[in-house]
Amino acid sequence: MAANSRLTIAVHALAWLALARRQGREQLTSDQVAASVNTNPVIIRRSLGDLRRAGLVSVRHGPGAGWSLARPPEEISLAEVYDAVEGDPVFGMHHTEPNLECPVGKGIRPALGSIYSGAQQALRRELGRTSIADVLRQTLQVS
Amino acid sequence: MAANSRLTIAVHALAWLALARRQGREQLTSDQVAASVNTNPVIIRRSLGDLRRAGLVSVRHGPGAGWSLARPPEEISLAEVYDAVEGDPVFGMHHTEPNLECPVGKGIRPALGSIYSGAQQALRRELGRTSIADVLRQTLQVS
DNA sequence: ACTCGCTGTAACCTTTTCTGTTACAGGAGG
DNA sequence: CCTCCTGTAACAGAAAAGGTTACAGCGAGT
Repeated sequence: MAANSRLTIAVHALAWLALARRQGREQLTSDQVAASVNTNPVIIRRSLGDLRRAGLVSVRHGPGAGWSLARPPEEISLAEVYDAVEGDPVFGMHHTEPNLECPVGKGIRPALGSIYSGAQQALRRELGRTSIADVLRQTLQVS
Repeated sequence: MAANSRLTIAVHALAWLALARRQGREQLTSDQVAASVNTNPVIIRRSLGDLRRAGLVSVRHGPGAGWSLARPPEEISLAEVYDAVEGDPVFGMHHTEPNLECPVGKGIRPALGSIYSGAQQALRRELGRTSIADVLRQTLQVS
């Protein structure tokens, strides 16, 4: 299980916030979100903290506090969520510097860099075609 | 450094094999490839082993043995290399099963599954636009 | 102004994965 | 048969992620 579940956690939390808002509950605490995702509240706070820094959710303190969407769910794309929670690029370079006396070792990193950048952009473009509202609709269709 | 360098290692090895072939050296040992990538020969054998199982390279045993491309470098796309060496999908699901009594927890996994599948296909499609010959050309342009 | 509930974050543990390394059995030309 | 290199198992070390506990800080309501 090398795979990254950060995007999954964040999208799940946002979809749950979107559904709660539709049901009239404007605020949700990290405990409530964690109960749906079935994980520790700190994991949710870390994830929602990334989303807050990206301007996708807002938070209220004090009693009756909690998290809410900063925008309508139709206007939050998965590409934005991806940017907010995903730090490292999909593909990495060599761990150790390649042999610079070899013509391949010398030039391959910039070459791969532009190729990987294009692939990453294609990934983001595809994610950008889906919004949190789309995810919620598909999620509720299943049941 | 969470990022995966497996694709980088494999593409580096293939580009080096392509250049060697152009220079008249048909076979390269894992030691020779490792010298350019600047890593351990076993890492190279593991990576080239994946590529052999995918039919992208062939190997000869005995003295004077080594690896060679099974096809012209123009006909090896990075999408095939990606499939050969990359096991896990880019995005993973929850580590623990979400709460199935919550409507979001119940339906989000199939919904995300189809979205992730589309994103993954977009990534492969973009990688499919580049061949090993393209990588080699761009690599040699740099120097 | 105080209190209480929840956020925000640091610190730490465990598990997993990856690279790197050593060691050795096996296959195939010469 | 002999030699060279492949193929793979086994293991160590490092890095990262999820999970857990603990606690300081903020702010609305009393």
